[in-house]
Amino acid sequence: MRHPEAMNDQQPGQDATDSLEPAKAGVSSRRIADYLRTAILNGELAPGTRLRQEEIAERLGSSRIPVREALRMVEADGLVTVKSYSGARVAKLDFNEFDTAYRIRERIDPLALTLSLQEITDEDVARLEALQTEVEETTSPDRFVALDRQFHLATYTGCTDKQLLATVTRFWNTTQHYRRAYAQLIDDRGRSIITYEHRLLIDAIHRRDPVDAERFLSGHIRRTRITLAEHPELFD
Amino acid sequence: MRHPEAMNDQQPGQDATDSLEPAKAGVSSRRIADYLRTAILNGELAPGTRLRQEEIAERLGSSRIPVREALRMVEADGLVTVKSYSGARVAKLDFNEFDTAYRIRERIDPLALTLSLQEITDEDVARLEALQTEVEETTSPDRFVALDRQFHLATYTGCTDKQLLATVTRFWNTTQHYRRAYAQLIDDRGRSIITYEHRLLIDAIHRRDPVDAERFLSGHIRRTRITLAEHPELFD
DNA sequence: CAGCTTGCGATTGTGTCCAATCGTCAGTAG
DNA sequence: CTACTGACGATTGGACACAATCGCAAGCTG
Repeated sequence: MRHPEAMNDQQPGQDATDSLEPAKAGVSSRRIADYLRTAILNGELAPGTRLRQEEIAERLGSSRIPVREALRMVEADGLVTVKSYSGARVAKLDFNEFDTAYRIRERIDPLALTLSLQEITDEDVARLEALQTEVEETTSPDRFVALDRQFHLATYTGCTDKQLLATVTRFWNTTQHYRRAYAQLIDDRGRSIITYEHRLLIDAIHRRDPVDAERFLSGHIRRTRITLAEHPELFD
Repeated sequence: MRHPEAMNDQQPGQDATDSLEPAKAGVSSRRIADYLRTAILNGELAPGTRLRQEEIAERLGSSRIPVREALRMVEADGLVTVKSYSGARVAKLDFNEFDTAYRIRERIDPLALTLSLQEITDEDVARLEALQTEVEETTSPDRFVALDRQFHLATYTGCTDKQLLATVTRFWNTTQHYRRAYAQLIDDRGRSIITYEHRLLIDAIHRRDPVDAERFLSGHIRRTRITLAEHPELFD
């Protein structure tokens, strides 16, 4: 399997070693951008948190210049918003933005999956099943979120298009906060629905059936959106 | 009508005054990014062109720092690629990337249109018809490309979601080069097909019919992709 | 002559200093 | 007491100087 852990928009050249820590090598601005992305996705930096350039620079042992470039990159990812002379803050999606992000995912994730089916190997499918077993067994909400994410991104292993993967990942990222919050309050019934849908999805992938795969996936994402929308307390 | 000319990812606050020139106000890095985007989309900077920081800085009367931030932003737009210690170049899409970009557009442009229909006014529709008349009347390929782009983006006037518009615009941008090249060799038959499809689209928008609007639009984009793919000479 | 090595020039990456701008909080007038 | 105003501090934006890295070409070696 290729890159199940492509959480960040890694540039070609460096592998996403399986760690949750940002890469240690390469140019500062990219390392800093990775650090920020990881911290935001992990929830260490909550939405709305102010990001002061000097503080980040000091913490990572560099000067403000690479930090500023990193902030521009992460801004383009939609994870922070930068206002002139006012500073950067961790981005916060309101309900409408959340809703639209999910509707976008309902359309492009299935495309990535269809393209992935053309290249996916039996080993990839076996890895998917193993991941899904882990998803089902874990009891930790944080670990569930991470594994669920790994599982879905792993279904796109066979998709080779950088732009599409970057776009798919982008909307996974901007909505990550809400999945994390939801995982804290999901019940057994919700878990079993997810399990059922994932198993259907794996089966369609195993059969290399793009129609079923797309149908199951878009339905899965749609139901997730609807379920999340039923919890208004997640949106301030 | 709101922002028919939203070619670049304008940040909130500054209006996209109808000019083709980048904005003159605001922070340097954004102005420079706008300049680069506009120059690339106009074809003044051909794919593969090397972008040296100092040259850009000198031309725009600033130092390299804001240029570097601008390059990071435009890199995130997919319009340039930056390699460490090696420099930035205007991005070039190969055939597969072109194909995928269009398939993405076939899925998300209709979504933007459907969301737009909920807010679009009769004045907006009238503006669309006027634009389409201009499209039909022009004989200049360059002007045709610009007007066709304006027309389509104008159909998304009612879509208020920034992320979606930014994503839609992104793929318009990365594929702009091929539309420009194709416009040079399009024939009357091609033009009349486009006219017909645009008129159908306007009618569906006028009726606020999301099903027809999406069907016509995705078909229009799909046929454009297929037509472009029939000209391998466009891809090196 | 081919292939490798090395050194130089060009270009990018980073650190430091100064200028521009924004938010806030006193202070004052109404 | 409220609303406005102005000045100050904090923070970001920009310019310059220097270090790090890469690509290429000249030169050496077999």
